[in-house]
Amino acid sequence: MSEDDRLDAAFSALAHPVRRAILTRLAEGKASVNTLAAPFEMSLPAVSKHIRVLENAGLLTREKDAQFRLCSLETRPLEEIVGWANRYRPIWQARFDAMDGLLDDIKETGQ
Amino acid sequence: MSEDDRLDAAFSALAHPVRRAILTRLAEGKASVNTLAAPFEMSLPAVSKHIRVLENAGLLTREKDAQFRLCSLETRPLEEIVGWANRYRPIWQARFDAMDGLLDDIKETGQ
DNA sequence: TCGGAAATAAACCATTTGTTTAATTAACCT
DNA sequence: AGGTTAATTAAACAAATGGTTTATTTCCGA
Repeated sequence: MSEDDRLDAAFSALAHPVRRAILTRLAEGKASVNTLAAPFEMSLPAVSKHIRVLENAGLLTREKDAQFRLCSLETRPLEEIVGWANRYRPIWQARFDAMDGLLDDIKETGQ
Repeated sequence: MSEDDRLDAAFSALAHPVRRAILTRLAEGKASVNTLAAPFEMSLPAVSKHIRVLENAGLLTREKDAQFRLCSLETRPLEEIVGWANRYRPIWQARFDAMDGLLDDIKETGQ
């Protein structure tokens, strides 16, 4: 799978509040599907599908433990996204610097 | 619009290779819709729609210049995404550190 | 003022996404 | 073995997405 494909998968997996909330929960540690589903008003199959989407994007792995499927957070795709976004950092930094310069001007001229 | 809504919009706008390519092009500077559309095999209206999606996500602004609409990159949503993803940095950092420790062990014990 | 280029709007179609309910598989526990 | 719990699969469906073609608007330039 190309980087482009991985970014597609990661970005679209993250483009849903329920899926982001699942990742937030997983930041605290492994959890079963039912545990992950509990906070939501959705049906279990719906959550199960969201989990599948996260898994396909590499943001989550599943481990079988008796009747449970323990889910773990995988951060690699997040690193990849940050890496991608950071290519634009010079631009937003430039803007910030410009604003900074403006503030300096205001200080110097007293308006 | 809540942070969650903004993240929804930004992540799903970025979940398409054509839209990411448009942003890449805009990193070089302002461009008209036709200029942005040129590299793609799609119809112009299709590209126009992608631009609209980016605009709605706040990743792009349009400025009227005679018969042209000049598009500019806006980085604020990218900063917000990086900010969001960095909440997970302790986790991937921990992993990295663990691996690093492992490498140290290998060095020390000579295997 | 007319012809042409830039861009959007409108109408439409195919595919994907997000959800539900119902059925199924698999493992535990007594 | 039988019953319960965990989870996935299947089937159905509405809404959103990504694309097309055609029509319309708006502005420049000869």
